Amino acid sequence: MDSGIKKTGHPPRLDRGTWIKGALSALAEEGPAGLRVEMLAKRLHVTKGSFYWHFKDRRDLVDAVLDEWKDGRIDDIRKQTTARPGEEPATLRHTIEVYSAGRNRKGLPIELAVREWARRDARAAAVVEEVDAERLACAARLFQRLGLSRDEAQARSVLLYAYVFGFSLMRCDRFLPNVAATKDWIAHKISG
Amino acid sequence: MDSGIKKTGHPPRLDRGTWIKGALSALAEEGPAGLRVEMLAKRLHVTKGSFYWHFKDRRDLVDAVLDEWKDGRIDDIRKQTTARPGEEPATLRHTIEVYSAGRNRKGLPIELAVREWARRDARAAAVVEEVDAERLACAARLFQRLGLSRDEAQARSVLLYAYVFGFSLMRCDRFLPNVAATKDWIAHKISG
DNA sequence: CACGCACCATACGATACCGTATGGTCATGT
DNA sequence: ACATGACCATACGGTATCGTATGGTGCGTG
Repeated sequence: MDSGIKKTGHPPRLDRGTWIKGALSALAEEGPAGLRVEMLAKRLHVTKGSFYWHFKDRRDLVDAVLDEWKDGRIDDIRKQTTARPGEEPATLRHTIEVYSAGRNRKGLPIELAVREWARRDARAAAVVEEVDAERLACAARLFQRLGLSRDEAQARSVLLYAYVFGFSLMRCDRFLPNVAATKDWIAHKISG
Repeated sequence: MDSGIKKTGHPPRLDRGTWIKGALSALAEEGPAGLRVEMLAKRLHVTKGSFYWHFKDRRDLVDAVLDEWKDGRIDDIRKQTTARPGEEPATLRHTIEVYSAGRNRKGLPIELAVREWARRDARAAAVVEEVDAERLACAARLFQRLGLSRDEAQARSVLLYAYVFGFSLMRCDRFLPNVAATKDWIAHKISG
């Protein structure tokens, strides 16, 4: 009863978290350019009067979005790469396919938006750097458990993620007759 | 009294090509959001009165930029992938390194900007699709000349370009002690 | 030399956005 | 009931952009 929002109330009644979630959704659909105050307010069916109550300014939201994304990614990475002994290959395959599946229909666009954003924003770049360092370290650990050298494990990890993100930027429909088979071949090439 | 720019005695006097070149430069530095009429006018030291003389509207410029980029890319691809017999490996290496070199200091940002743009613009997506089809076909031809099967040649070509573009989205500085060695390992893995 | 045209500047209205200021609404505590 | 504070709407000034309208400038040609 202390901080609970009554569901009987017709007026939306938002909080910081709701704004951040909405911002991430807009980020997925429109990229960094979608992070506009009045535009987000429309998506949430309020006005910016609400926004400037919960946030100091636009930068305040932007920083919160980056932090939220960073924490979520690092959590996911650690969960996805905790493989029981013997299951390292399957875990690597899963890591490759995570961004190809339909479940991350929002994750991949956000990922690309943040990386695009990081090319012109120092804070976004710092966040991407942290996430990449964590991802690569976790993936390299898996490769090393399979007996690979430290250098090869690192190189394969870089190739793995570069391929995953790079493939999402390409339009191979006119070129590839069998996309699934090609992806399988590549996944085997990288992880095996 | 002061009536214009007599300083050097040469009023700018632009044409469509100059505007398109300036637009590509802005695209490299600021992404698709940099394609603004008045902003481009400032870069060229004129006003938008000049722009709307050479172009019907902003879309007219945008279409011209996409066509210019498409033609330039396809020309480059064909020049880069015409290998004399026996030089296919070197040509493939060159294809991988082309976007890491300094000559393409503008090429890679434009490439990324167009692909980012293509995620929300159908015309940009169509152009990217054409360029990808041409690139992959040329690269696959090289692989096939080295004796690989059609399927493997296609798969390696996809991996090659996905890696090149994907790597440019990553920030590995905190993770890789020797970037050059890692790139070499990956290049060998893909082409050899 | 005068004229026309290519080329550009300036001024304008319209829209979208940021941030501030201020008033309104509703639930809750006393 | 009244006051308080959290939460939101509205109105405003300022800036940036698109596109149009219109006036100005220099060069070639008759």
